[in-house]
Amino acid sequence: MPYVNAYITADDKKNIEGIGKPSMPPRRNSTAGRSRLEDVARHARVSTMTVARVLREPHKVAPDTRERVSAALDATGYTPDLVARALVSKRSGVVGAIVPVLSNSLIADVMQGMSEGLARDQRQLMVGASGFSAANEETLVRSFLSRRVDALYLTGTSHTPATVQLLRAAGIPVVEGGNMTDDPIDMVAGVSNIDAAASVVTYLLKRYGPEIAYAGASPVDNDRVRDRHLGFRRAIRDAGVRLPPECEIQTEMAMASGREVIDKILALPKRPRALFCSSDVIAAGALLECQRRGIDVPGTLAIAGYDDLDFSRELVPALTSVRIPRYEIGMRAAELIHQALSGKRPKRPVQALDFELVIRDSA
Amino acid sequence: MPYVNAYITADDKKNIEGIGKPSMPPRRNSTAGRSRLEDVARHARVSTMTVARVLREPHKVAPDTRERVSAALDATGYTPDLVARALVSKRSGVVGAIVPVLSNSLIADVMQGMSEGLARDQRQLMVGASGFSAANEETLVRSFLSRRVDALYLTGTSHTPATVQLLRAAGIPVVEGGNMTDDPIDMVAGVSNIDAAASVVTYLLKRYGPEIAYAGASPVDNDRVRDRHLGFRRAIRDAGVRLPPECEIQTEMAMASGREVIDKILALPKRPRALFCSSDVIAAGALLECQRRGIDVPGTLAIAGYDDLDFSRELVPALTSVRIPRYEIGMRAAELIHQALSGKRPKRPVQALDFELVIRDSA
DNA sequence: CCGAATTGTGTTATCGGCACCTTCACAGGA
DNA sequence: TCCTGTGAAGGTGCCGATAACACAATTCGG
Repeated sequence: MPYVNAYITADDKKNIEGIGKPSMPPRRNSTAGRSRLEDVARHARVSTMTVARVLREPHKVAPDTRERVSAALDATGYTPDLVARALVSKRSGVVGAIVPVLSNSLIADVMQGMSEGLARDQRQLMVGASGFSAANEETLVRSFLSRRVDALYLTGTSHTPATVQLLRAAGIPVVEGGNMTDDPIDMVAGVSNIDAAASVVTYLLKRYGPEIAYAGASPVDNDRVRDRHLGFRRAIRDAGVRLPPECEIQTEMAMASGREVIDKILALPKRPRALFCSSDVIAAGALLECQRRGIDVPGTLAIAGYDDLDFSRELVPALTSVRIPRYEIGMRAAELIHQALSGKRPKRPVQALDFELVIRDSA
Repeated sequence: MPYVNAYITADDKKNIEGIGKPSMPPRRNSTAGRSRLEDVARHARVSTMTVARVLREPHKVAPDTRERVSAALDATGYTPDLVARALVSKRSGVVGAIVPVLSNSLIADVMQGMSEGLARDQRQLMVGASGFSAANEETLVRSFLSRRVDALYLTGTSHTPATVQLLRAAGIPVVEGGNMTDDPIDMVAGVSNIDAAASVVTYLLKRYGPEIAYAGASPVDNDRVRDRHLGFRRAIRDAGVRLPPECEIQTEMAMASGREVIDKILALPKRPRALFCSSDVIAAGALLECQRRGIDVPGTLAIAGYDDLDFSRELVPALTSVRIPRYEIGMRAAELIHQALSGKRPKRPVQALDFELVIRDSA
């Protein structure tokens, strides 16, 4: 043994510390066949550090050693333990995303984009569903922070004060997605729901006149829907139109709401010429209900939605809507996170993506 | 100092080991404001163990001490480090789910169910998108195993041999979801796509006769679609019908495929009376294309889909389909995982859920 | 041909919790 | 008075990996 260490060796220490202690069981081996760095090291007759280097910075290891270690890695079927790595390196490689529900086409597309964006840098996506509750969101934020996610994605821009405080204190990159705000927690990727909604409504007003109605889901803890409603109102106001409150219908975010919406519209004293819905889901429901009742769209009632879902262009008549770059929002969020974690604070941490008014046959 | 330890103390050890070593910097403090158990302990003037006890078994701590520790916990804003906990306890509390894509209504619903099911036991869901590639799936399995997930959910029942071997060796609970198989890796929650498809097709044959066609997405690395196709063929065979291969159309899984499908059907020498599609998405596309072309459904062509998506019942005519308990598949998967992780191997690790033939106006 | 720089590898101390064990104070029985 | 049991709190080592450093061997400049 040519190498002699001047310091006290591990064995010596064991003896010193082991005074009066019962001896350790030699090996626990609870996890079936899962080999550790040390097993590989023993197999290749090197230290654990050398194995770790082969895995993460192979150029720093001599070719023949590297060879031997690689063989040992194969032989033992080693799987690196990213939990341990995360503990010491303070980087988990996991990004959390908190969404209202996963079973929503818009959100699912955003998650798909994010998942792909994160995968490029070997990061994984952990998701939590808050069920449109800001309180649940807060709980999830706590949980994710405990899990030491490297960054967080939040849906929307309105959160409890405690959530905001937690995130500020945590000091990790945070992306709020799907909407715009002047005062982000950290970064934003989304479109202005107010502007987008206003643009449809302005179009409707110009083409069909001031007799217009709104149907939308509940805005509670949902700033996207709230802002679409605000956009509707802004466009109305800007056009100098005054509307009675019954022209603003609150309903469920479901296709089946179409019936209810059309019922209410037919019951209005002044029959609207046009209808703007906070989502294509509701708009499609209304359109199909009109079809069932033989109401001509857009002849009798023009209908426009929001979000340009897959089926919107296929409906007869095809639905007028606003295209939101759903997938891209997720991708941008991943990119912002990547930049932030790479040390470079993104130059433009507020990414306002473009929406597109898609005029089809229904309005 | 009343307390004297018979063993060599930490300080002594430092001195022994520290011979010739430069002294440590007193504190690193890289992570902003994140307090550790030790910080809380110092604040409350107790040991870390006492703090840990207050967190996990408070009854073992004297009330006044507990009080003091609680105050310290609040004051320091302590967040438990689940990464460290995972390392020592060998339980990460994370379950991985590998899906083809997130932006698919069926899958999104399953994930929603799973997410809710897991949340009940404080577990988190980590998702990965394989993009309908078994090779990517294998990569994701490796990655998730490295992250030490407690259990895994896989979409479908066909995987690479290496994937199966990895999972068997890992010894963690695995749920394959969304389809049925006789030979699961570990557990299954789903419906038999073969039986479900066969049931629709048998119905179509009975009602509309033997002139029938099939339109489906690519079955490559997608056993659900493959099995729906097999179900179609089984029903045909069982009815003693022989069909030319042109009656089986492969297309994209998108509404826009409707045009192509209808084109091909109209070009067939013997015009089919009924069409079965591997998904409501394709069926709806076909139905709407018929509407655009003025083809009567079901008068001229009856159309049935698979999976009973939200919009299917709203279409005019409403789409005949098979209802799959999407949300429940996810929930069941979570339950199976919960049972397996609680020590009790589930009695029925193969959960064959019921499908339901939903007959509406389109067929 | 010697000291300095470079390269390759080894050693140690954590990372933040928790399991396991020990110590201490004190109460109550012998 | 001594012993022992019990409840409350503290000490130690380790989970598996890595950063930081330490040292041996080799290369290289002058």
